[in-house]
Amino acid sequence: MDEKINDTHRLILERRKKLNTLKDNGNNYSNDFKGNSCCAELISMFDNDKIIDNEEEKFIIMGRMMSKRIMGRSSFANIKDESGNIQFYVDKKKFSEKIFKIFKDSDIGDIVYIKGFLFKTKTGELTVNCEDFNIVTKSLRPLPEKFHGLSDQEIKYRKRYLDLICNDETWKTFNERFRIIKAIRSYFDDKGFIEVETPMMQKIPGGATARPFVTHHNTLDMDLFMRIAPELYLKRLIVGGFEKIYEINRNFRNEGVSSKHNPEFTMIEFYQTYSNYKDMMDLTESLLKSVVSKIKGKTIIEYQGNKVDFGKPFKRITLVESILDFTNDLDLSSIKDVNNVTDLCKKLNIDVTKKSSLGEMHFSLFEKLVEPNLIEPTFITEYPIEVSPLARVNNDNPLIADRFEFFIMGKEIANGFSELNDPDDQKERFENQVKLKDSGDNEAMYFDEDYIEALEYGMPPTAGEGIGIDRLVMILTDSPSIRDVLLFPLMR
RNA sequence: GGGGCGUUAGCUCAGCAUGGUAGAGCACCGGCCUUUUAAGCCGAGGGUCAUAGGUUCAAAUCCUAUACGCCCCA
Repeated sequence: MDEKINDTHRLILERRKKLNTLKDNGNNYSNDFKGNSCCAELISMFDNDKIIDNEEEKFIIMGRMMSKRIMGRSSFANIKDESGNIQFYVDKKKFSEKIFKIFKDSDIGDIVYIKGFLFKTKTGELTVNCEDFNIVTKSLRPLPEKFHGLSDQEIKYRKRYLDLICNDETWKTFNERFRIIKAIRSYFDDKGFIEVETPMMQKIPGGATARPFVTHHNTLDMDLFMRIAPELYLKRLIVGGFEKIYEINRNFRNEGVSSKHNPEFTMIEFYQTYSNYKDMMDLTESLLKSVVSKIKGKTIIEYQGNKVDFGKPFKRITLVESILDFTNDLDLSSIKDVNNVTDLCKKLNIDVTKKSSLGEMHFSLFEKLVEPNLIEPTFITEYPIEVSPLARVNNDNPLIADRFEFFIMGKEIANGFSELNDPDDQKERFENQVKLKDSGDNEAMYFDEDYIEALEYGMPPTAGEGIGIDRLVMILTDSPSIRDVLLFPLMR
């Protein structure tokens, strides 16, 4: 054999040899082992005198062996399952030679079967006194080192299964992610919302300003877009008679990757008839308070060293007011003056073309000056109409939309508004978007004729909202990067 | 797109400013060991130093480019 024997090879060959021995003894990836308990259940019996040291009570645990300490006659090892981790003890004298050989040959990382009764060691640790042992699935590759574990960020993202095996923190984060989503679902379910599904592949991408991914249907010979938002389909359902709906699913946006952006991300969008954007703010506040107290068991949480208080009423402030809070260069009257606002934009290196409207500049100023500083949960209202092409125009001020966005820790978490249900107005807004698209804005919206037609049949007054689940999970799990809350983030 | 940092054993990391032919701990293999828990002690093996060029008698180390990643900025 002139095959290069390096460390990896050697370690794997060693384990393959052991696998072959198992197979020779008839244990060929057996699928017949069954447990009768789990680590957490055993740990919960810590103070149960009827169980501890009772040799008649046999427990069978299946899980991954995470450590092993052999000391001649006695050995200790740890087994980990979904519920937790427990130590087990092996007394060589109590095992047959054959079973002890299997134990001795077992490697950290193997999926094992243990059977025995509970006792406490002299240090007081609850331990399974093992009377039977077997390897259920041989692990052929060595796990990352036990003490430092796996800390290489890249490998954590690329080989998430290793991260999950090695890092309890990772496990907790994802466990929490899915509990958060469940809590959101049950909030809406309890309020009588119906969960629906709408197309992920769309002929015309809509519902947001973003570049879509393009794909192709072969037999129909048709290009399709991965959706950037479900919004226009959900509102078609409102036209169709649904009154309270939500959808939790993936959206795809063809833009940069950063600690806040992944090309596919999860949003909940929900719509409620006979409501306006103010009702949506109330709903959002109630939803988040409910989710936070349910998941965290408290109202003040910490994100990257900053305290966020979900207990008190969420702040509500208009976009223009919020800008004035963060600059001394403008006041209540000068902020309405195009020249003054343009000057400040230039001073702040904000890209302004001659076509930039006052509203667009306000929006840019907001993003630059205010957004990163919105630490506490905050609703921003009164968005410029030109950056809100699907939102209803305000009754008193035709320049603003009945819309809000919601921020925590400088991150945009939600966006909601009274829905534009005037088909003629919507048509004009689409036409404006198409103009933008034609002039090179590749994030501008497409004209969706069928959607206009749907509105022409009459959509009841409705308010709707989208909440970015990933960013919310980041905040609730104290995760610095969106990648930390996606099981399999996109990696080049 | 711009800048900074990183890539060395299966894993976690030293070594690099001042170039001299590869180190530690864990893991693994052999031995000892009856309550350990980062078990311990003795011994052995394991590396194309991200990739490709360049400088040099000599490159993990200096230079250039590329790839991948992380962070910051636009």
